[in-house]
Amino acid sequence: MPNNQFKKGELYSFITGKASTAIARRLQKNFKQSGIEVTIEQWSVLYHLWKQEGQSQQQLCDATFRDKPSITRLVDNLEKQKLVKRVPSKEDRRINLIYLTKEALSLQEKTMALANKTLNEALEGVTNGQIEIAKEVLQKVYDNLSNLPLTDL
Amino acid sequence: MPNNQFKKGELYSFITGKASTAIARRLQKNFKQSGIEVTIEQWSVLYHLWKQEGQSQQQLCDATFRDKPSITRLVDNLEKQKLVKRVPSKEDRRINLIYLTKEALSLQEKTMALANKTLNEALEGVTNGQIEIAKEVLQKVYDNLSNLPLTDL
DNA sequence: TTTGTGTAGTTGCATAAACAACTATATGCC
DNA sequence: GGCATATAGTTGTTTATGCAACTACACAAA
Repeated sequence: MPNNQFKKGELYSFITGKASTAIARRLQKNFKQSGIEVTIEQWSVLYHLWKQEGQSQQQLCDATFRDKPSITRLVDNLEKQKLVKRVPSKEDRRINLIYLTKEALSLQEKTMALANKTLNEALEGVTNGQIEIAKEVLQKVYDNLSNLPLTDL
Repeated sequence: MPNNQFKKGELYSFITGKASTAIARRLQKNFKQSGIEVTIEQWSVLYHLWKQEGQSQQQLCDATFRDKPSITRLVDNLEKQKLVKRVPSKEDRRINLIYLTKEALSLQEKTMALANKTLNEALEGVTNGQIEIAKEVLQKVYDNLSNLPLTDL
């Protein structure tokens, strides 16, 4: 349906996602200024573990929209920094359950505050209604592309 | 202004940009299926060169929202693949002007068609009005974060 | 029990990003 | 001219991504 009305020059920012890059960079900078030595990617994993600890790596793949090798290495690095621990599942020996350390738990409040601050900076002057529509569009885009057999590969 | 109405659980997709990631992956896949051995990042540089050849690396930095090392290495790889050539500027010997080879010129039509196809897949079921608003939001986010002295670094 | 198939996770390789430190050239001011 | 400063580009290091190939375990069917 939305075919010829979408001009090529404007297509580009959709594909490259410069807005989300800018948010990520700002959040990273805000972390650094607060002395928090965690990358945005690592934080995005912690974010899901704060919501629910003890998830498998596969669950983290689904939650963070990453493939298995990416999660393996993010968990590697988080383990090096003593922020998470791999605990083998007793029911299924293939599975690692990922648990947070005290250090990681203590990061939650501060980093979530910084994330909210960053988002507020980013969304200044944008109305609730616009945000809702933007979210719907992004979700629809994601769904459109995920339903085809791409992510199965 | 948009402060407490933005729920944390929804914040996440904004920051991680999974929609734009999905578009990029789909476009990459469409390239590959057509036998085009160019990464999305390389393509995004070519895209700006098709619009105007002979840009400096710094201009490509600004156009593609990347830092200088990133462009140096993307141009390195594009040169290896014989898609672009560095030509030292005669007026300012610090500057490399980047020109396209015949191979790169011949890629334009096919890859732009694939990019449009990919976008149409992504935006199926999204109305023009929604797209306009989403673009405005993303542009506003980008502007909000770029106006502060971050990209200067 | 064996065999096949699917799932969870890891490793290797290539590409790319962010950041810092560096070289070379240009430019403006004394 | 000579010096300070800014700009264009490169290189090194760390982290992350995508893809392919691999190991280990689970489960079901013969």
